Amino acid sequence: MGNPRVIYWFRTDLRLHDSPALKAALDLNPEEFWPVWTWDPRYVYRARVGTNRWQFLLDCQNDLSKSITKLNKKSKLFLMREAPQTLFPKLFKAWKITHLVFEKDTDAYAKDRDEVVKKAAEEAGVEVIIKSGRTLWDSDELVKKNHNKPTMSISQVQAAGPKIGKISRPIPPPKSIPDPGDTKLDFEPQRPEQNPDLNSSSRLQGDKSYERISGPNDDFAVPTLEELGFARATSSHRGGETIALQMLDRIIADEQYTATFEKPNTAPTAFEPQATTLLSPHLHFGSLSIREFYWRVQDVVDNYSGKASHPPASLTGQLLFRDMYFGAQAALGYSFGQTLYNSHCRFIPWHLPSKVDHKTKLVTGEYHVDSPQAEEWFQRWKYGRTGFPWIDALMRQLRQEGWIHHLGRHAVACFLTRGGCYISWERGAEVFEEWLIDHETACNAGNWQWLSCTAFFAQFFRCYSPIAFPKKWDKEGIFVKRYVPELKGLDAKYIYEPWKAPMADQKKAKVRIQGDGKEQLEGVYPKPMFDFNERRNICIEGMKKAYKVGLYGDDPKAIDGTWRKLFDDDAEGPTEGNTNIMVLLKRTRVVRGKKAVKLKGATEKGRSVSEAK
DNA sequence: GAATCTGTTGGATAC
DNA sequence: CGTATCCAACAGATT
Repeated sequence: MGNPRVIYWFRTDLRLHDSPALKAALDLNPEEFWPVWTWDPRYVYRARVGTNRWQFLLDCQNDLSKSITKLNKKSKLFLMREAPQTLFPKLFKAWKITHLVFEKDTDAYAKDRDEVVKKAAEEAGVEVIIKSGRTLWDSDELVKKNHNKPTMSISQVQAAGPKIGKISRPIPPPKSIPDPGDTKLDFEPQRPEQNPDLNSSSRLQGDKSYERISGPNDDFAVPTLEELGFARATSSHRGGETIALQMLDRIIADEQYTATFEKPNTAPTAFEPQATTLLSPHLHFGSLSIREFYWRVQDVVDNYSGKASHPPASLTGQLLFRDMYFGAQAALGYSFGQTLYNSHCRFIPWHLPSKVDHKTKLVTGEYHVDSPQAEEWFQRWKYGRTGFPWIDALMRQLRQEGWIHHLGRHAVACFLTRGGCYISWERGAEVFEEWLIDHETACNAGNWQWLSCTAFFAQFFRCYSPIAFPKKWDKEGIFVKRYVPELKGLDAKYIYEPWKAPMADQKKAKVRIQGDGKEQLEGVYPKPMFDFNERRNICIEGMKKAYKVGLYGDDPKAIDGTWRKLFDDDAEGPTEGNTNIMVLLKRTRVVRGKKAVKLKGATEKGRSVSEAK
């Protein structure tokens, strides 16, 4: 075919280095070549995207656009402010397009969207070329090699991945980029429905990004946060391929760090510098290629003279987990992001469960407030006012920086779900979705299911203490004092349990430990919202019961509500009232707020039930 | 099919 | 201060 006129559609691959799809597009020898990003109302309104993640995305787009212009000063990244489903059919005509090329995306919504675009291309006689590149292995292929089952353990990935083949070496960036064709557009843009807008609370003003398809200055420029209606970003982490490659260089230069990295041994309390690579947001936006990361690390490991670490704890092991979650999502689709209708997620009668539209089988974005107490705990967790400084510091760091260490995520996730509040993991996942700059649905949903012991992981008796766990990493409480400054003057021995500080110490530290944390008051830090050990025991009993009942999210009983009949005992309650919660509370003796001691009765009963089975 | 081992990242206690 | 052991006990992989 002569004179190809090609649109390259950038999506989750905001880079020039190692892009198999971009290479395929340029290999067509296009006569005219438009590097395009299309705004997606799903992302703008129907996904929770906080201002820090927007900033990171805009950074990536600006950097990429500059890099394209460096290769061809007539070209840039053309930002089209219309939904791809309605835009492309018009673009195909207007620009007489012959080829559309993009990187494969196995997110549930992306699959639906791309099907619509592919069909439109077919009708317009446009050839579509799709290349896999977001993960180490194509997620659909990974599932196939895993006997057509979702990848639910790392060993499955380690077995299935190599069956596909070796991870390819990165492709060098292009040396030149063809001219773009005419960019004149003579059609009216279609503006999407703006309601509901899940991000309305973080907008200072309404979103203006759909007012004109080519942007306010008619130049297809990358929008500003202002155009999107958002306030300034608060995070110090910035996006873009240039930065990502510099960060990778710095990591690789430290051979010992690169070759001996073991995730479980990295400190979640380190913040200057951080203990891990901070490359996850770059992998999400594609400002760094996963194969670039993999091979740069692997080459160091292969040449390392000392004792190198191994997957899954090593640096490359982290990438395997990402492929595992992508494989699970590719197989399970939308249901992977929720409990109900999810065949691989255990049903636990958490508080604040999601509302579900049974016609579409999808969560609606709202949830049932089955317990005012749980709702209060959820709000205090979200805004870092639980009265547990370790939890509060992490949640405040998350909100401010858009990033917390993986083990920090474990701590707050365990606390919200199976090890404290007994609140649905979906509530926590939504907060992470909004605030994390490295949020991607597969990894976020997967990690929340892991931590809540509803999939991937099941040892619910291993519970993170908000007091003991941080002590292992930061005895002085330096991390807490950074993000919870009202505790700055407090003696280290009380830093994780400030409610134990005598009045004299509180005075000396110029902080009062009082109140319920519903609002933030000057010089005041709240009392803990519950006795942790007491809650821990209640939750573990609840988990034991729920495991014994053994429902999964796609069980008719889980869907139609008849599960309640199976939960009428003394475990942490069904979502409509804790029928016999007092029985359990009586069995937990609280010794002057110091620690809870489980009495014999509880243990013996638990055992007799399991033996009876 | 049963028994045993292993699983990226727990906590408390003893030495 | 590091390491071993128990706690009470899940599920997937391996034998």
